[in-house]
Amino acid sequence: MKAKIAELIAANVPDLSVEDITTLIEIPPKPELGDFAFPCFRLAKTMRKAPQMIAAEIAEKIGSQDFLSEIKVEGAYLNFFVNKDMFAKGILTNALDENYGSAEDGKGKTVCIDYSSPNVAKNFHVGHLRTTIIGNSLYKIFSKLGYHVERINHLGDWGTQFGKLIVAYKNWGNEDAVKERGVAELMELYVKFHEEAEKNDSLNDEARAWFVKMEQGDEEALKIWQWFKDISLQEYKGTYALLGVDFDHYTGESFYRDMTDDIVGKLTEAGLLTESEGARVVKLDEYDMPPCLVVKNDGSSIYATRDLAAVLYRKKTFNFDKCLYVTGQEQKLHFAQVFKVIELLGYDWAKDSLVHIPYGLVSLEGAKLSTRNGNVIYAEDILLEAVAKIKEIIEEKNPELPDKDNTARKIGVGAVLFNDLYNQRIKDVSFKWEKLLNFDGETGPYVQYTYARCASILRKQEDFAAGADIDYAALSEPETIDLIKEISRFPQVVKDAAERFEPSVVARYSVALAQSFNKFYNTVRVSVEEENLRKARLTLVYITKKIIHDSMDLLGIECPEQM
RNA sequence: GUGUCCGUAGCUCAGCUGGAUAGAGCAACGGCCUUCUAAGCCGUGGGUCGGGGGUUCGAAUCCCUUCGGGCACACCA
Repeated sequence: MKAKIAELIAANVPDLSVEDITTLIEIPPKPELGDFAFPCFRLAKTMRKAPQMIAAEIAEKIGSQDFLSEIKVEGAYLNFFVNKDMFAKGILTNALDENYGSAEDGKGKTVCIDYSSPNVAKNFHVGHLRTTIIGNSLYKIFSKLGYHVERINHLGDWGTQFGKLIVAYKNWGNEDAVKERGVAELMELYVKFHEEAEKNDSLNDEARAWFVKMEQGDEEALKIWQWFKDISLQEYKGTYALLGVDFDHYTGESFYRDMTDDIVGKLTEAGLLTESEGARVVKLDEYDMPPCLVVKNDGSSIYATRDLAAVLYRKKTFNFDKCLYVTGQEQKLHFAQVFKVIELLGYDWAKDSLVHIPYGLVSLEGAKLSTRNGNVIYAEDILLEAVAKIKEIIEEKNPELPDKDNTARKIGVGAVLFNDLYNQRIKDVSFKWEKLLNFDGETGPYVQYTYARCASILRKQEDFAAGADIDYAALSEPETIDLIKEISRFPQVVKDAAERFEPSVVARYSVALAQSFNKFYNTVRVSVEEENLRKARLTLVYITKKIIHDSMDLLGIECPEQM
């Protein structure tokens, strides 16, 4: 429909191509303004005429068209009213397609997404939740657009922190406590280390020495390290299962430990390394960045070394078109440095295929999250708390609901995910129980509730089969047209979300769609006597349900059929 | 100090590749369940888009400046 209008305008406007016009045409914000609008501002510039004049002229030239019921000039806009049946038919037949919203954009292309990546031996807290959820959603979005996605969990399982942990374990730990309490015990040992190291700085040297041993393949050190890692991973996998998140590769930092020599060799060969205070760095003054440290003064590697190695490994193994890094914004400089170094090694693809996807800091009731002073909330606790609260609400509102536990899980977990994905990634988040446990308005449960409503209507119409001949002309109320407009936006929404690496675009859309549907639901009755009308409205409900499902799925959220 | 991000209704935020009267939700108040799920819908109040300049026919949106806040700035990740 949009294309048809674009052609029509292009035929009467010599200065713009059909493609140009297609991008300019928009769906007006309010139903009374028309079904499609063409703003004449850009033309005004090239033609040096008032936009209102141009709009009037085009309207005059176009005249009457069978598929347009009216062309209206409003200010500098040309508003098109499409024949209602054609409008509905055009959009809804598209939307009935199984693959509505999918695209070929990414066909034959591979995207690597590096997300979640918790630090082994540390608890999985609210902060880690963000990268996990955002990364998972990006995976879904890119997959929908036809990309092949490699999901990589770049575990923080290598580095000096393990030296610290080994020292702490040897001094104050015991096997049984670790076995029994898992990560919580490791965490306490880590905290204990920092307390003691403040009094006795030599502990830090000891820790660094242990890490050097690890890098040199010391058996005892590696045995303890592997044990700690196994314990942590087991715990993380429980949280992932609850979240419905999965990975193709658990290749943490340790995976690249044998590749760091190679990267150092390459850098040396390229003449990029400079000696500085006993360490070796790549100077980046030219690019207004501080130097990137690659080899520490004790000869061991650092996270940048392993990230550099990982980039080359991934390029070689997956031949990605894009490699995304979902981490906190505080690591912005680090990734800028790493990407620049790769570029300086002569890999031109680094420039537009390596992308850091930062997100804002999570704080707790205004204070910074800190494992050291106990100002943390663990991811699993949040999820379970939300599920428990939902369970209460179900008992109160719908005690007869079948499969309550499973439904409560979908809604509770969904509420947490949705809450995290609803705002732009980059915004800092102040975690508040009160807000998280409110399920009215712009929330996951609201969208899910709308889905359940759709499901309920369809359940009561057993004879209905989507896709049959529909009398689209029957769909005419403003609320109905509004809903159809909202449905038509979905494919573009998915593309925008991918282009901006921004799941919130999809989350916002799902709420807008649900709002449109609820308005429709409250003004228009679906199960009416008249066959044609009922079928047409049921089709609309069917499509709405499907798109709500698909958009929630892009966020990694399940929709229960009843709630 | 340097860099970077953020600042829109009481609160949380959309809108930011310049365009129609700046929109939602929460909170407050008032309505709507003998017909498809009230976790819903409708209505009311609430705004110098942090301040000041500039570019433009047109600025919340772009540029400069200033204020407030977050984060980063090499041997942690």
